Amino acid sequence: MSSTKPPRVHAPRLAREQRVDEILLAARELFCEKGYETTAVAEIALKLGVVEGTIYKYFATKRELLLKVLEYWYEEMFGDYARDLAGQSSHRARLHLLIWRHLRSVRDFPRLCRLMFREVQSEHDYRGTLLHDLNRRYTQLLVDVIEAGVAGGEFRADLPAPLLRSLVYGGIEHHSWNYVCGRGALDIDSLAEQLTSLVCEGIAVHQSSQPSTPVRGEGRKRGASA
Amino acid sequence: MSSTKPPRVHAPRLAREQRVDEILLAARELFCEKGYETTAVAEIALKLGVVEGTIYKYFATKRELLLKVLEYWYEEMFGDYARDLAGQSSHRARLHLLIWRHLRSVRDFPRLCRLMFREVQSEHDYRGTLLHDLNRRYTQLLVDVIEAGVAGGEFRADLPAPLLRSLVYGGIEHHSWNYVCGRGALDIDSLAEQLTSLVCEGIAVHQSSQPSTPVRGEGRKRGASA
Amino acid sequence: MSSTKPPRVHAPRLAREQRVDEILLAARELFCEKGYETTAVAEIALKLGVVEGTIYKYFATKRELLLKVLEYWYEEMFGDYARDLAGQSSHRARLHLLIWRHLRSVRDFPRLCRLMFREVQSEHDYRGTLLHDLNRRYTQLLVDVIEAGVAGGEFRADLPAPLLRSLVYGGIEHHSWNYVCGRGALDIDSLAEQLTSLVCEGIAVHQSSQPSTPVRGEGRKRGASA
Amino acid sequence: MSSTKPPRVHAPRLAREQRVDEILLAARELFCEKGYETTAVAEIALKLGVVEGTIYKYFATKRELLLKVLEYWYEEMFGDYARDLAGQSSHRARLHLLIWRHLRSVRDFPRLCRLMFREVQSEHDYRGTLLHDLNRRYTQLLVDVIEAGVAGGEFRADLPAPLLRSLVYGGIEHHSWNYVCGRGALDIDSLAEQLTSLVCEGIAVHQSSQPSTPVRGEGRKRGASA
DNA sequence: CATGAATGAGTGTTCATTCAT
DNA sequence: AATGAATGAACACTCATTCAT
Repeated sequence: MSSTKPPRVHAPRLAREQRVDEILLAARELFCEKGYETTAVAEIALKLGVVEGTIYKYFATKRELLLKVLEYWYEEMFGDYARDLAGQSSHRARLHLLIWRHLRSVRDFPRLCRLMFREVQSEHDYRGTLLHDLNRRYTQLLVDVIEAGVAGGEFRADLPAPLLRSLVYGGIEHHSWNYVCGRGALDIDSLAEQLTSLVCEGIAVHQSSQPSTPVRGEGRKRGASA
Repeated sequence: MSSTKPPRVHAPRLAREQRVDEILLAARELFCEKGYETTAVAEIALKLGVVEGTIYKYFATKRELLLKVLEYWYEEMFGDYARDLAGQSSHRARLHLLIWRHLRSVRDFPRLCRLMFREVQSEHDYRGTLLHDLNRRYTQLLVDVIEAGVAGGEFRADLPAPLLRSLVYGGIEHHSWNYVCGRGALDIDSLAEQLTSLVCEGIAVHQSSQPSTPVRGEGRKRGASA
Repeated sequence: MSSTKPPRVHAPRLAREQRVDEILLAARELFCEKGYETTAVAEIALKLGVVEGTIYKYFATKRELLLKVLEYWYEEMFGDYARDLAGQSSHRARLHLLIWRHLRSVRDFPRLCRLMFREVQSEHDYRGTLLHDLNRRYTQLLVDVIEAGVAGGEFRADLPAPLLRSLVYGGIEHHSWNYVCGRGALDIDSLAEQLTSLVCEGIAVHQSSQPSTPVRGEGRKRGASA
Repeated sequence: MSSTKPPRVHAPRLAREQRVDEILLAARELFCEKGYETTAVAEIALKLGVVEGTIYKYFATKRELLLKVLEYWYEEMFGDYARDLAGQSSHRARLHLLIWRHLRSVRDFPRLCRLMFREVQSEHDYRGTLLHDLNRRYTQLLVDVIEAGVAGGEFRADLPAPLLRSLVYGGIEHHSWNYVCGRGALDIDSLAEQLTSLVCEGIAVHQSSQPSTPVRGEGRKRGASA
């Protein structure tokens, strides 16, 4: 009969920064497990033993939360690239390092990759984001290596660096998709080798080992284009 | 006061197949215009002058409808590949043709590509689909060409064909993403050239140091890429 | 153990028009009882034994529902004004009729008045509404009577009709506010008399019964204005 | 990564009264700019460089804050009415003064009027408020003038003073509504003249048929009314 | 005296899908 | 074969208010 108003139980008071980190972490996990759309803000709150409103104190919108989660991740990824790259003895080795490290990221956080590609990059509000910038700086590393390699005479001149970048990152993405979706494994060492080799040497048999290059002449004729 | 009741005009009864085609067409257009999630089944019905229930007579779920739309598209894409490939004089030319035709598909139906990638391939129910099968057969064409080229001595032995496939299709996907998302254009002729060259000759300067077909003049320019 | 999915129980199927009327009625009642903001769409649905979505089938938004409720009411109010006004023997009598009928509306649907004034007229989206138009046509009736009275020599020339209209409708509104808010009664017969008299004869003692008009001269001097 | 914690700067401790004034001022401004419902307590706090809790130290609820804001305003409005009224030479002049001063208030603080009418007077908790009392004393001024005018023989006997009060204040409210809602201007001098004249002389042509001060030339023109 | 983290209840709106007619 | 009324579950976001520090 006596209707006792349940006493307000507060979650432990945390410093702003701690809370923010907590939320980012919980959100990352849930977004990875269930995807962005399928994760309700309420779930994130529940996971923290907190109330929805609390999350909105720190992140204006669910999407902002997603963006921040990914920014967080990118910042982790940058790590000590500069030093590591400098330590390599050739541009090919540097390229190999970039490929290998990217594969490692994909292997370690496959769902984040998926989020990045599915939920973020395809939306119109992506451009101009801090995240967009981070992404560009990240993939720019590869472009830089290519250009240095060209300058150093290790790579052919006039390479279309942006296309190469797409080839590498897009190729990795495509090839890891099954893994990212939870099927199969990812042998990053062997893949990194193969990729580097493909990109550097190409698939064609070179003249040194075989005389004829009829292929190349043909290529110019433009298959079905024109 | 209360809005006048619209006269009950039954939509003409069409042969089942005709209806199905009608629906697929309308759905394709709307999905392309607005995306899958953002298109309501009601809208598709409206566009046909039909009622929601009618659509569910032919397609069990909205998702099935999406899948069928894409299957239709894939069947279109196969077209007369076999004959066209046979008409090429070298494996390099065949590779170039595949790349060029894929780029053409991307250019002509960017939204369908986007749907394929964003809405379908990443979902768990994709495996085992007819669509999945179609997609595999489609990309298998490239694998076949590679293997034939290897067998014919035109390409290096022991190439990791599946990885190559990912490189090509993933690379194209990645590079066209901006275009697919409505930003920029897509010069498919030049891209096809560059891609074929990159894949065949690689980026490294060859020991033989022969002038080695430089990747044609596009240098730093970027297609629609970010 | 056996989890039986509860069978979907549908509310009785009604013709579109009937449902619309039902909803308008229920909404009117609840808006009147509890006010617009305080009434949840869910409540209206509940009252009809229907689900929220059903209401949104017929009304795009809660606000549209409010507007329609009020339009409905205005259309009732217009009734057979034209004929009734024509039956009056003088313009003063017509004015009295308008005042009396308006008071009757206020008495019968005080909460609707309140809604009209509080929730609708003060919002920016009011202008250009059908409701706005209805309201103008309604109050225009008074302006017409005034002008006819002027033309017929019964009322003074050069009356500021719109101001008069405000005086009458605003005055009634103000005076009925307590009643509208649920306090006290509303003797519409006596009020109509008094109002008509005040508006027609004014408060000043007329010369016919008293010689001096010092008041009027004073008036011109402008109290504290200038 | 996580946003940098803002340095904890305590707002300077002010004397209680000073704080109260500050809050009232900020609240008034925001309520006027954005309306009551649309202004969040947090915004008021922000404007003061203070925290929400602080405001609740001085005002138990948001609504109490609104009420106090309006009380403040009423107290300003009273100003030196008594002296000014006494300075008028006739009751008609006094009436004119009251009307003019009220119009001036409306013109100068339209949003406060709107708040008063929309948010306060229509709520059930209004009765018995200090604000209610202030409002009554304010409008009572007019009743007093009327009664004095009757006693002095300047106005007709047996006037329904409260109805008259409604006529004047309600009429002004109604007529200024567009202005209050941000549309059009308000010519208070001319309006005051017209209103006084209408109230005093009425609209009817008097039997004596004396030239009877026509309501000054404004004819059909409308103030800011709809 | 001031902070500011946390609450918690609330709500309009959307949509794929079902099914009686 | 088609209709179209009805379902029902879901969800992002807001905000006045409380209270431990």
